[in-house]
Amino acid sequence: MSTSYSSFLQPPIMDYPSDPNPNNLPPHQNQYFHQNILDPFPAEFQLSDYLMLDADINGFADDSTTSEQSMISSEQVFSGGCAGGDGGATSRNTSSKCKKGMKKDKSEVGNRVAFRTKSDLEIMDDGFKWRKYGKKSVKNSPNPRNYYKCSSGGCNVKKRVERDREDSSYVITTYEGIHNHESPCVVYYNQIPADGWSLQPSSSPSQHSSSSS
DNA sequence: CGATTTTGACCAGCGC
DNA sequence: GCGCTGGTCAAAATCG
Repeated sequence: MSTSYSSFLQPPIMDYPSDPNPNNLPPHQNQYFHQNILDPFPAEFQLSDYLMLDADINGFADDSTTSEQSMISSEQVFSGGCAGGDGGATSRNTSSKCKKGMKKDKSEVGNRVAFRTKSDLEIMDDGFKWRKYGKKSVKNSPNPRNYYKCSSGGCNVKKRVERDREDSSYVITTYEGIHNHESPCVVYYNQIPADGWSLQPSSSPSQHSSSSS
């Protein structure tokens, strides 16, 4: 299950401007997210590699990229057409041509961003709510790959999470697509009362993890 | 009871 | 053409 609002993500979000995410990018693609979120990550959550796979947002990738970009950077950027057309993603009888669609439509360019993160937790809370829809063992990797979709209605952003085959202490998270809605965290930010937000420390780091199962 | 996860099956793309 | 592989579906199980 996905609890979306990890306590350790909340404080920096309060520093967001009024429109911190004009393009509805995933938080990891959002410069404000980067500027404000990275530092507060707890020790167990060490962002080590940031892999930009979309030319549109290379700008701020430079200062946050550290190394090893080559690891996934050769991946094709695709999705969009089929993923978007999939819509509800539950209608198997519609558009059968696209239902398994991500491998197709490579001509459609979408956003794809991958991260390599040192973390004990496979799920890092990025402010969006995700619903797991698949799990698959992949070749050349002892660790299964998990597939998630944004659980917001009409939003077709997907993410894949898998442990690094080389070093299982690292988690590789790949985002595909652009959210067509604001992050719930941003919504919260906009609703913050003028006198501030009374933050409470996280009682347990494991709380924000939804699916370490 | 609704939402989410699990899990096996299905399907399409790709390489040989 | 065939088999392998990765991505997705959807029913059942589980959880809150």
